[in-house]
Amino acid sequence: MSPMVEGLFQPLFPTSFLPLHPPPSSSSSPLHVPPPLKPKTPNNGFISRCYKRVCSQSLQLEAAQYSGLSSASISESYFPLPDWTRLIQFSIESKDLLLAQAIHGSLVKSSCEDAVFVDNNLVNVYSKFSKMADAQRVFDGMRVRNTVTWTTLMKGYLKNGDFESVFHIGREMYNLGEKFNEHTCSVVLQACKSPEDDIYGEQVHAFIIKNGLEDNVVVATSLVSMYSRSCQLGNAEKVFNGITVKDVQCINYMILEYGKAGLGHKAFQVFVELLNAGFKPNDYTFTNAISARDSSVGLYEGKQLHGLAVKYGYMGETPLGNALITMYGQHGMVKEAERMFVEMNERSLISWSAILSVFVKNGYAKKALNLFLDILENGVYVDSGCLCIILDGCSECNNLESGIQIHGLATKLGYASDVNIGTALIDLYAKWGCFRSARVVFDRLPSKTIASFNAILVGYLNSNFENEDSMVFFNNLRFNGVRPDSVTFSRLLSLYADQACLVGGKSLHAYTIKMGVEAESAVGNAMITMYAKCGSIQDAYKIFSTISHDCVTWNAIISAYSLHGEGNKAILLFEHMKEEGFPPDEITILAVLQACNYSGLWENGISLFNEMETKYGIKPVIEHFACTVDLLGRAGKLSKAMDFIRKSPFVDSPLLWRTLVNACKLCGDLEIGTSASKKLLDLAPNDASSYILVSNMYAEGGMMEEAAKVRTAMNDLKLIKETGSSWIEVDNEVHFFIASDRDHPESREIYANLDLLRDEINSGLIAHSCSDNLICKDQECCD
DNA sequence: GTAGGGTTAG
Repeated sequence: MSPMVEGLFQPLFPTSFLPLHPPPSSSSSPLHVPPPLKPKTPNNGFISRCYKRVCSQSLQLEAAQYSGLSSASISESYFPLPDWTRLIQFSIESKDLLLAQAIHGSLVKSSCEDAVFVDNNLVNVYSKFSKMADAQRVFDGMRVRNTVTWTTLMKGYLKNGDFESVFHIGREMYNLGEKFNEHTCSVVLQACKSPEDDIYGEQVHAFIIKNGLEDNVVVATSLVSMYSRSCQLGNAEKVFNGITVKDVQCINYMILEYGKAGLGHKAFQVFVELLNAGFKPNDYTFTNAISARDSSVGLYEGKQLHGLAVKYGYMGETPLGNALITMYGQHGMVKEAERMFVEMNERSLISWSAILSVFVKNGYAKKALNLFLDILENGVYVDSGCLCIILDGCSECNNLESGIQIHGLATKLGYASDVNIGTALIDLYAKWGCFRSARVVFDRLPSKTIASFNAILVGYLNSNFENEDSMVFFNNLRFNGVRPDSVTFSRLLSLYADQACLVGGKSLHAYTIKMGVEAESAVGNAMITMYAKCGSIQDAYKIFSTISHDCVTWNAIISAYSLHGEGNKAILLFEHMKEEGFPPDEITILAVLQACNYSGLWENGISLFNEMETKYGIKPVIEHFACTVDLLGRAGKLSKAMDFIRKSPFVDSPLLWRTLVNACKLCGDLEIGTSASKKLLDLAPNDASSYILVSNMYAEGGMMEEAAKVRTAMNDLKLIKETGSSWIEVDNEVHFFIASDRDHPESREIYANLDLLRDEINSGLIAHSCSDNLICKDQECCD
């Protein structure tokens, strides 16, 4: 018999009186002389109160059998063994720890001989109540243990998230030569949570095969789960396909894993096979299948599953409703998602979170915020997941103020060190210009994930002056064992691109190859832009030609050629893009417009702008208008540009007028320039850069008096323009500079070289060089 | 005899 659990029943059973092991049977042992079962009322002690509770509930039959026990017989005698088990089981079912403890106390007193079986039950009961110290104490005190004892204890640690203990016990069990069975295997497999545990998982799999357990559907399901967790879906599939007698639960599991892996079509296929094999899907089957989607399994399949779930009568199940809300939300069907939510019988916090998420992801972040306030006012408990969603909502609609309040709420609710909340906060602060706050949250996070690193990178991207730091930061990340993912690389590549840091970009390129992420679309697309912005259009094209293309890839390469002033190639690529069946989006159009602009192809630009809506169904936004104004302006069509602005829906936007003034400055047209300047300063009276622009326009046109007047007006308003800066990387060192900067020790040589370059450009010595004969062979520029 | 494989949001 196990020792007494410390801290319990001290008044009743002082531990000092308790033998570590049951005393040898004596003539007086009640085991040999069972007390007579005469109907008597139990006393009013603690045990009998528990006993009464048992009587009053599901164990009435057994209770009747013992209803005659006196208080003395309860405390000093015994229940026949099966009934101890029933009592312990009952305490688990009724979630009654006190009852379990009382039974334990009573067992200690009764000193049963058949200890293993009863003690296994005690280990189980304490494990189930997450009292692992007590479970371990019972375990430690057992003289004899069997496979069930070990497995039960492991299961307890597993349920309490202590996977290391599971492995530790497993090793000890193995070293002692204790037999593993199918239960043991299943428990160890469940403890394999990270890829580092693969070795244990594989050892157990080998054991399973050796002992012919692979056809056990429970063991096989655990294997499927283990392999899925360690990203070995192929192995999971193999195990699943090898199960000769499948059941619905293992099929549900495979559907779930396919869904998690983003293989919705396979999940759907398994679902169809299940129906064809004559299985009756349960509510889990539907929940899993509806949650499993990918690009090839769309709304149609989702609706079919929804219809079938109605037919099978599972619509009352909350998780299924939650899955449907999310499914409709992911297809942008917000009304349908709302209908699912409204029609639910019962809503869990997940249901609220799901509908909040639908709103946030479909552009209704403000609606989500209002709903969230309702949730709080109604006293619904919110968890960290729900707070994350609403923080994303704040980020989505640039509502920093609410975000700060929710930060406060999260702290108050004890989620200050929650990594997901922290990441959502970093994202919010970094995106909306509070880099310092983002950094504070980041630094205070006790454990960081790659997502938190990726979120803080956005902060670095948004604040140029921190760029130098970000490289140090990235090295810290690399050397602190955090594995960068494709998001990390795409953001870092953008960072190098913005800094025009080719050396850094190249080393990052090498690193992506080493990590095997170079072919991922986000990485490849960012790489194209990095090479283009760092001056190497050849490398940009090389990347383009080796990766698979999506719309973003095309946009990246078109922008790359546009940036390099190769408008004709950009237009040609645009044609290729359409030929390959990629419909352009608004970024594509903008990139091509810019390409036309930089290459002086204003007529192509205008016709593209005119057919944006009619031919491609894309409504022009302000950036398209601004680009077109620039296009006309740089082509010297200033009155056309002015006319264009006046007819546009953005006639009162300073951006368009500023663009026109700049064009007037370049062309030296002070007449239109003056009228455009007037409009600009009316619309943006507090913007220093507008005054500078207008003043420069006059100065360059020789109207020094007007230029001075504008400067004075600006000074009177006490407007200060932030100095623009740029930088160049030479030999791994970044040099910052501003206009007319003479601080650099070699500034004399730098300016001399600049003059030389200027002369060469003017004399046409630096000719246009075509970098790429592949796409450009028919173009005049390459002739 | 006692111990075994899930569900939805982020």
